[in-house]
Amino acid sequence: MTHPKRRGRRPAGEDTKAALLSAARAVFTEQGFDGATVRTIASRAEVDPAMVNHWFGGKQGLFAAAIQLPVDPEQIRMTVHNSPPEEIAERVLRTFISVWDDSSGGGFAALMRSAATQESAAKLLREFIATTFGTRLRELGVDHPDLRVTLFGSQLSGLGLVRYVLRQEPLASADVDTLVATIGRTLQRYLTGDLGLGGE
Amino acid sequence: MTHPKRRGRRPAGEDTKAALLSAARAVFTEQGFDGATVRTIASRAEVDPAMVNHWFGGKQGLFAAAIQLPVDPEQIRMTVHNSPPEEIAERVLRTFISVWDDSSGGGFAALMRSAATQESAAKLLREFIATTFGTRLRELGVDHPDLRVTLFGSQLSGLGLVRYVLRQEPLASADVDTLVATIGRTLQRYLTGDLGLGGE
DNA sequence: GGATAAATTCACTACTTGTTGAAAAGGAGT
DNA sequence: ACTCCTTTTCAACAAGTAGTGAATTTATCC
Repeated sequence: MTHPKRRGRRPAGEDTKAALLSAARAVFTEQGFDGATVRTIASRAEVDPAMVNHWFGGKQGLFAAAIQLPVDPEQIRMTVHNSPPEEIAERVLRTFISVWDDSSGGGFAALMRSAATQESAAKLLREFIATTFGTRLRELGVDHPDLRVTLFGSQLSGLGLVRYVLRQEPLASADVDTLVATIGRTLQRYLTGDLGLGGE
Repeated sequence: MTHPKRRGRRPAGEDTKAALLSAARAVFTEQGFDGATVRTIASRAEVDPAMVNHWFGGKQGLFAAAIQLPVDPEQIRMTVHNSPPEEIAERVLRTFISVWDDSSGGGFAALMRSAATQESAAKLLREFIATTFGTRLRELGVDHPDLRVTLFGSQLSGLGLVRYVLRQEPLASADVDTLVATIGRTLQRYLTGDLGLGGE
């Protein structure tokens, strides 16, 4: 054993880029952006920290690559825009659940933990939701459109929090139909139902 | 001008301890425990970083002093236990709102941001909610008590998220009665209402 | 097989963090 | 006025951070 670790190009097949990505998803999910260190990620990927710079240009680039949202904003916008009013909630909820359930590495948790510190992602998300749903609701002519959007957002983000971040049972493993029956009904009321406010 | 800053004991009245506490609440709330740095807090308090050690024994001590929860768990437990079933949601919601609205420095945001990384606080909170509400619901003999508790938690934490962390209008400034009318109704349905699940 | 390019390691820089200890400054008590 | 003692500042440390660049090893192409 002359060297602690073999230098130079490794035999093909050991895809360090993929290993880094996988480790990054795990660590970012657990620790958030600031909490995660390049060294920790590299060590979990059994790879040199410098590889992060080599492959992704730095910590920020690795983060961007690791947390690529499995969401196509345009698709959601279309869903909201083209659904009949009374089905918007169910369709969006089903999309929400299938997207984040599939995102194997707990992408939502990562998003939450990073949004708390990064703030920029949260702002984008916020504005996206506000405009997408806001315009549609105004189009439909319901009362208190802005309040409805934030109510909708509160229940949806709360679901994400409990299901994906806290992983609290039985909600964490509840099947889609159960969620649609319970939370979907709430969401639909927030969008187009009777809010229960006296005036008007 | 012989010295950049005057050394030594300051004239009485400039309570640096209080200044530090106030700055600490603000910065911890905005950045969370890890994100906040002693230097930032000290600088906002216009005070030397070393004062944190002098007065609070370190960053951890300052945190403990700054974040004292304005919640009395026993009080909530009593509310849940002694309320007639159909009023639990409204009472808990009103308590929740008044407690966290009063907590001037955004205590909920600090709790969330720290809970995301610290995890121990989250676990405690989770178990507290699960047992308190779980036992009461089982006592009442409703179906799916555990699911109901998590649904309840999802809407309540979502409200906290949007109102206190993201501060999204108009929900962030909505008055108590509006919240009771909209979200309270949801919460009550989750606790004792019809969940909409086929079976039973 | 020899040249080239890619992949990896390592030593290093520059910076930030929390914390420490000594020195300085001024009030308080006698 | 003289001594304490508290408060404050400053400089520095040890540990940890991300990122850089040269050196080195290996695959791949001609």
